[in-house]
Amino acid sequence: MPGVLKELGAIAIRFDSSVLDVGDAESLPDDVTIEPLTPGSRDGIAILRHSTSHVMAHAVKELFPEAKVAIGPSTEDGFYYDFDIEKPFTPEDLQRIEEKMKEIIDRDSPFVRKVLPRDEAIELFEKMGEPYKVEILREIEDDEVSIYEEGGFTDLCKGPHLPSTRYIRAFKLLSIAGAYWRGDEKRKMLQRIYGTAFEDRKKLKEYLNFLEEVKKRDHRRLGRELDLFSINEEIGPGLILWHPNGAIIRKTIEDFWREEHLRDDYKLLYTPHMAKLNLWEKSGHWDFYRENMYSPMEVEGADYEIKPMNCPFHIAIYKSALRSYRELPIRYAELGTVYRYERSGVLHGLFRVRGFTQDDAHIFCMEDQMEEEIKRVLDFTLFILKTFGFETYDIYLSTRPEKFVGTPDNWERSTNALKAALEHKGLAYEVDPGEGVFYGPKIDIKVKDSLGRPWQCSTIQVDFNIPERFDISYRGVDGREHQPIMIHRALMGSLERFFGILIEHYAGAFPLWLSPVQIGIITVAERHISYAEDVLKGLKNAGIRCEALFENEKVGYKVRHATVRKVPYLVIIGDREAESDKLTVRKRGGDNVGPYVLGDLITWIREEIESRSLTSRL
RNA sequence: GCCGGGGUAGCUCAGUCUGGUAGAGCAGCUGAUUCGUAAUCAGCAGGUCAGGGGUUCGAAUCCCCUCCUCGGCUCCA
Repeated sequence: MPGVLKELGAIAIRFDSSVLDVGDAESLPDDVTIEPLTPGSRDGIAILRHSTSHVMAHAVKELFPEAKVAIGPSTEDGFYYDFDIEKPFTPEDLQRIEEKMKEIIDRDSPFVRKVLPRDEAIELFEKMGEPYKVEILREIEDDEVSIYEEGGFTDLCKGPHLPSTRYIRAFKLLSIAGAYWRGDEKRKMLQRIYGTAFEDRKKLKEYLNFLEEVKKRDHRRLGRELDLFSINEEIGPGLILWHPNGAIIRKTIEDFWREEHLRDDYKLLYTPHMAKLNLWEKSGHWDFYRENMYSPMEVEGADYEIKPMNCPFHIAIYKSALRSYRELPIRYAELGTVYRYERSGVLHGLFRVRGFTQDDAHIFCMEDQMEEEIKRVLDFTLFILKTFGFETYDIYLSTRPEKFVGTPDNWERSTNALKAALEHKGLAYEVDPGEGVFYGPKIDIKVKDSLGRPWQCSTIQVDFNIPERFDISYRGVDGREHQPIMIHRALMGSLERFFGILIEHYAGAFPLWLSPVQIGIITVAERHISYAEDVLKGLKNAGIRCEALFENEKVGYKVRHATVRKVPYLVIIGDREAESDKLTVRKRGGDNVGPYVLGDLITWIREEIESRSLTSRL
């Protein structure tokens, strides 16, 4: 049997839903069905990468015998292995390790599985001087454990593994990083080496190209190149300066957002950036969220706090009048700027900042309105996301965590409402058990960008905590006081992060409606300026954002200037245009279209802008 | 916050190992050129070498501290 499997290119097998070594096929009865796993399959590639991590650990042990091995799993797109070593690895070490790995792969040593009693394994790894393995073993409850040996390198491992090292055909070590043992910041910092492996060279090359593409799209780099935003050391880390080009995009997003919220019967609010500390004590943030809040400032003897969230303000507006069931649902929305303390090491461009604007809303409704409201929010969210070009998502439903407020009954009813809304909309979702926030269950939507990367943006959360703490109510049909359900939601999450995602999604080449400069006008020679000025005036009067490139430079220079700024359309004006009174347009990407008369061009362009089209209409 | 890499002109980077008068390209300014789809030529200007302290006759360069930044860990909109 193993011979046949080998011919099929199997590196492991699946039998009865468990994944085993190819060698295990021999011990199985003849009449069972086994599925060969190739390195190209989902499980197969994980095995390939896991085995590669073993080979890397082997190489490290040969080069640095004093290094202690910790853990080395496969990951979403590669693998890593953690080592405890005095002197951290250098990039040169990485090269040496790669060389050594190639040597080990060429040795073609088989991966050999051995099963032994746990106590014996503990003794073995103690003798080998591997304290991390011993620590893991002491926590394993099974009486027997498996180890894998390959060319003299033994590792505690469940497996399965490749038949031999020679099966590793394409791998690369990528980076070095510090990582806490067991992810616990109170424990020792180990040295982690990241790498990846693929079934063949071509796939590896593709992945490395993908990494290059990711680098090219980095919003921090494009943010500078396209003059969208900056972060200034003197002003402070994690605080964003929106330059004119970024600000016009933000304004366009905000206008769209407000317009659609009004259409969907939200009421818009504005609230202050700070409030008395007492408010935050009452809301519970001072107890539960303090580590993300800044120190209070004193104003005439009272402590004030810059806001990390908008909810208490919205509550205050809700409470500013006696509410009737007739008013519900009340939907309050605000582009609310909040400030949260983030540890210095986690800040990252627009993705992780200390001051940001949430597209926040709070919906107050009766319990029997909840499901309908959630459906409505889901529709609204997907519409907004789609407008920006996000059409695929991962949706998660997070249920009750161990520590929670409210009653289990409340939790169940609202979790069911969230679930029912998702199912009614036919949206596929995954349940994240116990991942809800302490105050209520939630739906999270992660959008997939043009490179297939997921980003957490939208969140819809039921909140049992705040209505209780602020004792909000409405008068029901029965004339008595009832507590409304409060739903907290954000669609884009934060404008800063969402902007960063958009930059990377479009690689800086925004659709026309979002582009800071929509049309660049290029003159061939000085004598064309007066005609070009007429064209500019016409386009500007039609509300189109234009840039005049009339300076005394060659056309090629000006085309390049506009192209690197990713201007969607260029109108080039020379003798031909001036004489015919028509315009040709150079599209982003280089195609020429036209000739058009100015009036038509304005019509098409406005249509493309107003429909928020993601593709060119020309 | 932690581990490691880094900070030199607006931007990208050389110079640091081996201490001895701060350099290039792009961008900017000035002039020439009047030109048809990704860079015309020439000239000029531009720096407390992140900040502070120390070693030295002398520090961008060596040492210490602080800040910022990058890759991760932990955490997260």
